[in-house]
Amino acid sequence: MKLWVMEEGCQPGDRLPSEAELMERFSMAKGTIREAIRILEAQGLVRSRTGPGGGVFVHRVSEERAAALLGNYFYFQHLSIDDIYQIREALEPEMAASLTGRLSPEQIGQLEAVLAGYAVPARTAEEERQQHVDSLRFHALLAEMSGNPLLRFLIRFIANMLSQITVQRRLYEPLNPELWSSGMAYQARLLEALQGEDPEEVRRILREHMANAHRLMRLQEAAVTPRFLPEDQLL
Amino acid sequence: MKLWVMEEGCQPGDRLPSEAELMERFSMAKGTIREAIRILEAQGLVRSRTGPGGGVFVHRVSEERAAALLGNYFYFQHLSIDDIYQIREALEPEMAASLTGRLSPEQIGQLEAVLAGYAVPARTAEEERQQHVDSLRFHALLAEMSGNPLLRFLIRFIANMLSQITVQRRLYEPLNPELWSSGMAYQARLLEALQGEDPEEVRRILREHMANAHRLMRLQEAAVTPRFLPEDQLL
DNA sequence: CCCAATTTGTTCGTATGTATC
DNA sequence: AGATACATACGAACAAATTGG
Repeated sequence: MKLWVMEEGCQPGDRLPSEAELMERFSMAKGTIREAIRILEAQGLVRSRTGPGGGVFVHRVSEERAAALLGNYFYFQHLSIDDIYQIREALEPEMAASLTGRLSPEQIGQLEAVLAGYAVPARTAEEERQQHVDSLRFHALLAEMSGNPLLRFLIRFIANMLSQITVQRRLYEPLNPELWSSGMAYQARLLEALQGEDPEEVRRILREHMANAHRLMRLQEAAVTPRFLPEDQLL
Repeated sequence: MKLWVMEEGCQPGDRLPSEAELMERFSMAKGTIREAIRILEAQGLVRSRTGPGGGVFVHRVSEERAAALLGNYFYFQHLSIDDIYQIREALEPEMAASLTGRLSPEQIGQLEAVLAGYAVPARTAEEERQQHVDSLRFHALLAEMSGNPLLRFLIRFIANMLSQITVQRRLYEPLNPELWSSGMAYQARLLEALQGEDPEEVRRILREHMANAHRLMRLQEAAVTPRFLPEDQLL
């Protein structure tokens, strides 16, 4: 079926033949056809709807699904904080530098809005957890503004993973307010520098920021085992 | 089913209940159960075998499958050579530097063996294509030696993608022997430096190497659209 | 608001293929 | 070589969801 769809040159939104037609075309029973459709659906390549005008439709794989499927792989690998931050330290400064002086006022506004969410020092562990997740959202948002789809995916994937880890393994305990606030200060300086014209300055700030966050996270926990999402959240 | 497996604390190799038992446990018909199994199988989380002693088994997602599933996502994104090399330039020097002075004699030998495969200048386009693929294998092999599973996966995934692209879009034409040989020279210097003790030297060599390869590839082609693998190769 | 048509979703019973003992 | 225990496939019927009249 996948081959047939590609030969046909189908685009996202195009409808595949109905189950009945597929049964004829491939000379197979309904159950078999449906299993094949499920396989494609699990990969995020098609979606199916019931009712008239319904059917199976070619679908561009969403970032969420791609991330979830890749997350399944790392569920079985043992990633340490060091592993993750080795990548962040390499990628994030590069991404930010490439955005220097290229952000629109609206984009700057969006970033400022996220920053404002954790301007006040956290008093409870719950607040601090939320602030850490927000601070990862800052990076995800920045990545979204990058023109590079590969870079964008990688940074958002890694940020999501860290976010899950932080919540599930309670890495936000014990409280460490002065270190988190220093992280926020980095992001504020970064936002300033992004509106300037010096990519090297941006790179340096983010490099320091990452090194700082790395040191902090390493103190909280060494080993890390992410969980994969249940099926309903994966849809 | 996924939830049940996790609650049960199943490990790779563990057997799930037979279809008949699953039908009972979830009060569903065979067809429905089988569709569910197909979904898990497509994600690479289980494998099923026929015959006595057969059944459905928990399986660690393989790197190949994870890469293929992620490749589906980028099939719909338009990645340029610039996009890919922005990542390579950030990641590869970092990876190599972290390996400085940590490679065993056997590992050095393996890398030398790959290098030897393209010691002679290519005379035909076919030879040059093969050399380029081999040179990407050098990077994949190096990544395999990294202790960081995330870094390893990313570099190998990107190398595979580039390899596919080079073959499918014939980026190895027209012939450019002097530039390819300079690439080989970089790798030889790199191998030397890796046995030393100076990570900065390693980093610098690889950074130059990437910049050089980037410039070359950009000349060959700007836009890039990878293909995803047919189902049988994905298994 | 309901009815009818269309399409996927689910069930049951049965038969076949395949690997192990 | 044959029995057994599995997954795999088929076919007919019914249920649920969605759309348009």
